[in-house]
Amino acid sequence: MTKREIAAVLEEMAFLLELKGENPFKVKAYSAGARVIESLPEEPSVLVQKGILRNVKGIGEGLAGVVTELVTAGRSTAHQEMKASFPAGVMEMAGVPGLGPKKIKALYENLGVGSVGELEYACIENRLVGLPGFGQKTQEKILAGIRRFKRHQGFHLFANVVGEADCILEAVRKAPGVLCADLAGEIRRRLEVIQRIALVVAGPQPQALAEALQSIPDVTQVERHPETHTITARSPQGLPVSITLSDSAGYGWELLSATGSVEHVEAVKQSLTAHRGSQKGESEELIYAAAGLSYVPPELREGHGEIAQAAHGRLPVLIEAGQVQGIFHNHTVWSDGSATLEQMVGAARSLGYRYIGISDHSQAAFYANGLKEDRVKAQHAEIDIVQKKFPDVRIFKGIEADILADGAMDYPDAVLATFDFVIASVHSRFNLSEEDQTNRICRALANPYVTMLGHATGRLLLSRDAYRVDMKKVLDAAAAHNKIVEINANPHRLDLDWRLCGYAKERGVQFSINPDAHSTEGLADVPFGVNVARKGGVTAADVVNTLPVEVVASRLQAIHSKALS
DNA sequence: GCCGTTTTCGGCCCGACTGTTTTCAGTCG
Repeated sequence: MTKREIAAVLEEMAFLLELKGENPFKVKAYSAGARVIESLPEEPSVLVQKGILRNVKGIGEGLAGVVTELVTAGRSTAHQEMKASFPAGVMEMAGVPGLGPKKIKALYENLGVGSVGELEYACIENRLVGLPGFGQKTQEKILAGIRRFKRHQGFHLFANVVGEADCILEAVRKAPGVLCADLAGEIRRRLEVIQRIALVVAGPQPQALAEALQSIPDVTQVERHPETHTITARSPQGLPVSITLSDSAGYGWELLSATGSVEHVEAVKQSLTAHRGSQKGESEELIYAAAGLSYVPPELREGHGEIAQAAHGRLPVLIEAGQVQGIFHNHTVWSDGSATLEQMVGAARSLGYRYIGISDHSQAAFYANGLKEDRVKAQHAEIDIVQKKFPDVRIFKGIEADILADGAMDYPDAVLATFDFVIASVHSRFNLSEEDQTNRICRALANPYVTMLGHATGRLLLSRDAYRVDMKKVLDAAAAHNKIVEINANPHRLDLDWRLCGYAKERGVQFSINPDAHSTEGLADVPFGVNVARKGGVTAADVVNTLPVEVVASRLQAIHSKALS
């Protein structure tokens, strides 16, 4: 079992213990243990083998026992027993926003509600209002939460799915008789949330392909559909998989068609008709050429005006992950990161980056151990020391400063002036009115010390909606004050949304693709941000962290001295 | 359940917000 899987089990155990009404500190110990395991530099199996699991802070006798059993047996008896004492549906209830363990416990014990479906029914029958601690508003809030839960059901984060999709592709390519095979659909278009895995393959006998799929661990329900030339299955995480069988001559169209989007494919069809072009073609390149279009990268195939651009040869040359030279927005153990400054800088260097911006949380972010003024100074001293050890990676001194409710920044100017760059982010008061929230952020952008805007809308994909904000006004303000807007590369955020990149670009806003890393592993999220940028039609010239270190340094210096003048 | 320049018991961790209250509990970040 990987550390991520083990952490998930411990988190589930913490939840089940809380449902049982266990000692809250025991619950905390399990939940803290989950975080500790997840941020380990090594796989727990290695520590178990060496017999040093107990040396890890936060892992005592009890947790070490559970983790050891998970590593050696792949399951934990304590976990299984806990799970068996509740209906299977209680875990999914935890996914409903506004529902925590206490409320779920009350619902289960008093109303016998043990699944989201039963809960919805109980709300509709008005049965929650009578419960102690519940009322009309709570019932309405839960019902709204259920609707959102259902809307998100069946959707998966791109980052959580791309691995198993690649595994399936690899297995398919190894099947006897395969000439070519590619991922298609939403994954190939690099959408931020994914519902299904689609592939196109040419060459193999259906039977051979079905056998190849069946050989992948945890792939289930492999079925052949001769009438549609497809094979369907369920991925290890339960996503529907659909594989289209094509002949070589028709491969280009099948791939284009299975990649979508529906709007894009329809527009290509119309272009083909207009140019009397054929849908036959071994490659997509041939099809686009026959339609009088330049080749459209899959990320752009969303029916957002890319056909008109392709018809006039005006498609943007999209940024590539390899063009990113350095990375801003990284956290360390100084606030809520799990790696030291030195570890983060070392990891950035081994990823080939030439510079790294360190931006821990500011003092208002107490929950994240934000830096008070004296700790800002102390961190700067440490940066100077670490910089000497890594002469080939430039470290920029930064901060992710909270935008306070009124739009003021979380430090006095004298402190802000000590940073090379300042990321302004909203971390609290999410439910201001749209007008207040917009004004708040615009005011922060007008602050001369602010360099860039962090995760502009605050959304967490599939779990928290963006706050109410007029993003066009925000982007106008960013343009007016010449501020950089972050494309947050964390797979849960991907914020700025790619749908807004075009508007920002038109106004001359520059982007920074930032990992928002809280660990050395988090640095590897940058490519997810590059996906967003590409979907938004962003070129390398639009992104400040494609600049060489000297240029980006003078860019930051320019913003800084403007503030001082 | 975990931890200890407080060493084997007695602490663990904050604030805003919301809805439910007659003084507070649950959720979220």
